[in-house]
Amino acid sequence: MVDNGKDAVDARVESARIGKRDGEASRRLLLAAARAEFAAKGLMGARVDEIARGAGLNKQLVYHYFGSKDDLYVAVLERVYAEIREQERALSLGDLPPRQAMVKLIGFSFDYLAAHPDFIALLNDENGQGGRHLAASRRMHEMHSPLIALIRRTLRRGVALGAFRRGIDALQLYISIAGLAYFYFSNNRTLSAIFDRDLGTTQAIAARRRHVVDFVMTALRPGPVGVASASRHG
Amino acid sequence: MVDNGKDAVDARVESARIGKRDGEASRRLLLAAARAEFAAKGLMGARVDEIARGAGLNKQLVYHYFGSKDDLYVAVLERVYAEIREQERALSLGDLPPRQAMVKLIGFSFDYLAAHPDFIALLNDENGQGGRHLAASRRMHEMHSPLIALIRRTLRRGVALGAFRRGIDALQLYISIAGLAYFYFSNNRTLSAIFDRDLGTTQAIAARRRHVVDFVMTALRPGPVGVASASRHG
Amino acid sequence: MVDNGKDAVDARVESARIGKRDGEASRRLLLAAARAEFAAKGLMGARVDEIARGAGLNKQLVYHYFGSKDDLYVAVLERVYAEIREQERALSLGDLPPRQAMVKLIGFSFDYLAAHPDFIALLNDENGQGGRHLAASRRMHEMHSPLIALIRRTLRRGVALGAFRRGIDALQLYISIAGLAYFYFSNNRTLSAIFDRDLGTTQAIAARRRHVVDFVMTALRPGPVGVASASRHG
Amino acid sequence: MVDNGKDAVDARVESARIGKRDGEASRRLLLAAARAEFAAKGLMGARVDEIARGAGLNKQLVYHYFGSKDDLYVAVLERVYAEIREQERALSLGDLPPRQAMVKLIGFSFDYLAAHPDFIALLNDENGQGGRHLAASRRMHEMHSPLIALIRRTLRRGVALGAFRRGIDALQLYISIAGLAYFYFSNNRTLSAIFDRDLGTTQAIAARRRHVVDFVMTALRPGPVGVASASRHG
DNA sequence: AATGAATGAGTTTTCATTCAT
DNA sequence: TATGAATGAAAACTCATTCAT
Repeated sequence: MVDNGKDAVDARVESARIGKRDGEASRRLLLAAARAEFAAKGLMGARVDEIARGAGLNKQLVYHYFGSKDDLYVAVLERVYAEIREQERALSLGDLPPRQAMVKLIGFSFDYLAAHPDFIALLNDENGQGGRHLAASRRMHEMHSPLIALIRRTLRRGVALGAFRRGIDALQLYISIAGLAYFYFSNNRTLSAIFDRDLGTTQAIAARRRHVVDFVMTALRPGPVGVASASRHG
Repeated sequence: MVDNGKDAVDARVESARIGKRDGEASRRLLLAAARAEFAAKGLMGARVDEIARGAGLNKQLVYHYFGSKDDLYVAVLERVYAEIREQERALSLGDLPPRQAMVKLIGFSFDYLAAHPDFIALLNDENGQGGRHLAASRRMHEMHSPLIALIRRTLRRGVALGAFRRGIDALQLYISIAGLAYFYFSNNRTLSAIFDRDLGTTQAIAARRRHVVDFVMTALRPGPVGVASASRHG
Repeated sequence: MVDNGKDAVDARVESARIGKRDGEASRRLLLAAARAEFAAKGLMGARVDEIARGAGLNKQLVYHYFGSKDDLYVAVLERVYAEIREQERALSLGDLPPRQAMVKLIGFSFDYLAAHPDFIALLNDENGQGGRHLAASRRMHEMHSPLIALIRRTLRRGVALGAFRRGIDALQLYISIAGLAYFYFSNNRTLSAIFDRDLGTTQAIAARRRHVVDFVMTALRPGPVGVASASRHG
Repeated sequence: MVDNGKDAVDARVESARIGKRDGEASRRLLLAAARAEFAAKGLMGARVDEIARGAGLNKQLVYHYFGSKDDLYVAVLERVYAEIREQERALSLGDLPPRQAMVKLIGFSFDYLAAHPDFIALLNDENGQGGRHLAASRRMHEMHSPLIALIRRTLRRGVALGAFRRGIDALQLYISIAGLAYFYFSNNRTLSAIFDRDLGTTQAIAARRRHVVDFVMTALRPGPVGVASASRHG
């Protein structure tokens, strides 16, 4: 029930303005309502009735526009991935010096997750289902993020300038950057419960952000002598 | 449906051997079956019928012994947390030199998650529900892991010996170590789908393990010059 | 399963005639079937399945239209009270001489109960539950029978004419009139069993009716000398 | 849960005193608990588990001692009727002058119902089931209350003395006396709801008692001229 | 005499989906 | 395009009763 309001209202207002039945607006309304419902309750917990009500429309229209609850779920996942991809595209890290570019990327990843609990909730749910909807979705493969390429280039630039150490894999780094923020948010409730500390406050989140940026940047730093390989630790 | 076999069968065999009805054995059987079912399908997706069948018992005993599906779920969560706590206790990091201790801890965290997909699935599901079951469980607070204290001590020892840099918060470090492994496993399917690469193979997991150990150990390394604060990056 | 036939069939026939789906008709059918089932078996003994079958509809519509078994029960109670209130309104006792008016009222009360075993059964069941459904129903308070006022006026008129004795409370009288008939019908089975006599035959009922009218009218008669207070008896 | 305490405790204490397992005490405990449970929830609403718990005994003993839930219900009904019969026997109305005897009988009937809500609840429930348990119980027929004979004799004595009018049927009178009190108590909740007045207070009950005694005694009074037949009313 | 374990057969309720207009 | 009516299939949960000790 978070921030799908804007889209929904826009659609409705637009529909009213045109003064005729507007299928596209209904689609958007349903998609926004579905996103909120699926994020809040998961695929199994979500109720088609509730989605229709959230959109202010009839339940039958879900089937009219999307075919089934599952298909609607896939549509929501695709939408949500499309959004983050758009944002990532707008980062233009290529224009910045390597370390600055990296700090910006880490910050963006963290802030995006902080601002989009829906995204996390939907991903978690989908992973809980074995990722079968994403696997089925042809469009996901096409979407294959160009971010990895960007990270690879940035790493190379940094290594050349002596800003980063050698031997860091771009995909591993991406997963690490994401994981350091993602886990904090996705497991916020259980971590809070276990450690009896509220990790959801603004301060706690800000502290975590500092830690993550610091942690990654330190891990990328070139060492006094090379200490890159795990086999040497211990 | 993973590895609840041993306990379950033991209980049953024992029960048969004694030749009398054994409520405790039934409890264990149900708990094991529930764990597998909840991990595989989540709280909402799990079927009480299926749990009973998995335990080779009838459905009503779930209610007899646990009261409700929800209570059974809480029992499973408590069980699963108790198990990891036990293992953590057995680590005895205090006896090792700081860097060795840290490598051992990172390795253990990674390997435990690699070996217990059930644990991840259950946590994810519980977080999807807002952590309400754990929050309700009194026993969780008591279980408050002494691991943080251990990490704190290890960090101090390392700093004193010049092995680790200063200013690392033990809780943040714990979350980072966990997150670097957890995210890889919990989102394995969607990551595989997005990047069109199978991250579930033995090799991929081994590569990830190396990266994580290396990443953390490097991040802990004391720098040539102090670079601890995030504000200095860029 | 008594006499809900007419309404139900009418609704269904009408529905068929119009040739479209008629939610209102379905509601009526369910209400009629529920009334019969609840009267026959009580709230706890009634089966939602049976009600649906009795209405020729499927079970889920009970929930669609009424929300729950309990709510349906309340709807039936309200319906049944509304019916008797309507009939009472049509009595127009105000136009008759006091004694005639009273005889008519007694007769009506008796005959209504004789003709509506459902009503008695439903009331008994509701009282067995502590009257909680009626207490919860706001509409009951509003329905507060204007009959008491009518009885009060009739009593006054009778006293003024020397037809009735003084000091009779209208509410007490109403309860007495109702009780003399109600107990006979509500406990007909146990009374018959205890006294080994069939009190359900037409003759037995007619005899009871005569007794009741006679009994009440005699009790209202003005005495040769005032003998109104209980303390003087004996 | 009303006043079965004394019996229950007595039984238990007695059992302890003898210092051995006492089947008879268990029977009594179960019967008392069953009575409370059946009165509170009716046959269908009552739970065998609850009865056993109420008696502080194992559920299986219900079956051991009574065979089935239904049979236990019959046993409770018989017990309850036996109790009222005993009390009635102790009235010894034959020794009093007719009007005094009648007042005493009316008072007793009223007070007994006022003091035994369990009795009313059980009767109501049994009537709701069509009286099938009482009909099946042979012992009921034998118990056929000698009260009717007593009333008949009292009426005759009164008529002879000019204290009562002629033509009153003893059975009808008994039903009337019972009904005037019974209805007030059995329907207390719904009457209170409908008339928006609490008829359960001590004052309200006392007022009702006065009305009933007065009402019946007036109805029995010999008239100035005969007004016995209903056909003459109006 | 007494008990905990176990079960078969229901019961209410839910929900995605389709039908008729 | 839009909607209210209707349904099949399944879900959690209940409960009287029997079994084994």
